[in-house]
Amino acid sequence: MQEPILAEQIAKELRRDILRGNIGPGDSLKERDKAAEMGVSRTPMREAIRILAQEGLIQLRPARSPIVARPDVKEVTDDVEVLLAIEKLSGELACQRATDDDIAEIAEIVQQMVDSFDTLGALELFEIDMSFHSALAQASHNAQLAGIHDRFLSRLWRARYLSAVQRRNRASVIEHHTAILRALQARDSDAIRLAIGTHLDRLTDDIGNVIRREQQEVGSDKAQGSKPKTNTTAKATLVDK
Amino acid sequence: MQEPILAEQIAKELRRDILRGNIGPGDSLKERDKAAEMGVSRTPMREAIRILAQEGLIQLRPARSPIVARPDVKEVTDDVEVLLAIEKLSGELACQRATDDDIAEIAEIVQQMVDSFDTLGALELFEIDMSFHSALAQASHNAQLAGIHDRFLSRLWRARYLSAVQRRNRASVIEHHTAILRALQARDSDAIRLAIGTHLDRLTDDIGNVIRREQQEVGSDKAQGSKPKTNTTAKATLVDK
DNA sequence: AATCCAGATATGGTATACCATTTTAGGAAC
DNA sequence: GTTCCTAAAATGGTATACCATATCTGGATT
Repeated sequence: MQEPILAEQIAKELRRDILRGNIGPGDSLKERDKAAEMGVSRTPMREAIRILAQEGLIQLRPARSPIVARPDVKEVTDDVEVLLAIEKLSGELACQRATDDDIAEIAEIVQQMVDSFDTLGALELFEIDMSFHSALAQASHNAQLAGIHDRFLSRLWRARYLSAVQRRNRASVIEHHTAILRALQARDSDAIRLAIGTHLDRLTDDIGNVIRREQQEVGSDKAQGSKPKTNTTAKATLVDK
Repeated sequence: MQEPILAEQIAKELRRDILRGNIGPGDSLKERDKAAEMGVSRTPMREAIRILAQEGLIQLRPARSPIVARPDVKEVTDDVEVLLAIEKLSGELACQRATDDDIAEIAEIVQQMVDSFDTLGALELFEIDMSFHSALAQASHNAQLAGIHDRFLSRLWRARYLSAVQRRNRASVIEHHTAILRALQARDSDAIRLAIGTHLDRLTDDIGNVIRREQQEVGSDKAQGSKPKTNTTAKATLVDK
């Protein structure tokens, strides 16, 4: 029972389901049902929902069931805008403060992506992509910054993932990462801001497209009139004990 | 019950107590006792504590009572570093997107501070200062950005307040605010970044001094050898002026 | 006298019970 | 057939009870 807090595990589980799309935007998360479904009581479930709400994945409504957030284009664009600024600052600070070990670790991640580029699937490659950006934020040696960076990164996880899966040329990601790494190795603040800028700027359009398409689908779904009910997920997820 | 959630009210109350120094860093917040003290049950108190923890005001410890956070110099410096970047981005975006009404509102706040500069106390002036910065973030028309800005602002509330109270020349605040406003009216991104930079840069030192002094006091307390039991500390957490 | 173990106590984590409000559905009135 | 009212069900918010573990206290043993 001394495992890291039940609410945390539940939040992790739910986060996974939401980001992977198992739950889907618009679905309601009735704490009673969800709790029963996962075999826990309402208290930790409630806490987990609050955690996810604060991460932006779930939307709380007064006197209503919380629902999985359906970020609109503007919201996601705004997120990217903030992420860009955060990451540029991270890069700049990393140029000043990163240890040799930090840089080595980041180089390692880049190399890892190069090596496994042809053998791994989109999901795995994407995980590596994420770890690259996290490592960069860590290298800023500003814990607050790294924290907020992680938050926005996870908020954009789904959109970025959907965007990455359908990307035509995945090779450019490696190019960009390499450029960022080079700038860091040279400890050139201006260069790293530039490299990060070009890396993320293109993302804005891609993500915009993905969200727009999703919105469109929802629209047609609604026109269809049939609510998919989506609750088909389910059953004993964790806590088998 | 239609009232804004009990946990929110409790969080607000506690936040006030912490920021005003009524509770003081290092004090433990036993959810049972605190709940009884405020006449509520543990559940919403627990939730309130989580909210404050996530804001950085309270530090959660595994299997231990949460305690009021005692931010060290680096932590606060890091916060300022992030706040600076966030606010610069806010200003830049505001230059692009602020409506005339937005600008008018900000101008109004500046004017308000000018008018009441001699009649209001440090606390009231500081409230106006805060609202100026919040309004600027709002004018960016990026809700995510405004949200995170508020979060860091509130995290720095206490340090900034302590710093502001003891400032020698409060007039410079008005100068800076006016400069920022001018840049916004001219919709000059570069100028506003510069103005915000000079406004906040000086803050770093001031806040650093405040924190350092506080740390020192703690140090001498400890050197005294007598563990204050943390309940007796309720009164002067500096700010006794 | 110092150490260590056992019981007691305190405290956070979890489960359950209760309550207030909102939503919903069914039926009566028009 | 439509509308409106009322009662029941659903659901989030709150309170309380229970449990496990960590801390503390005191006494027995060496």
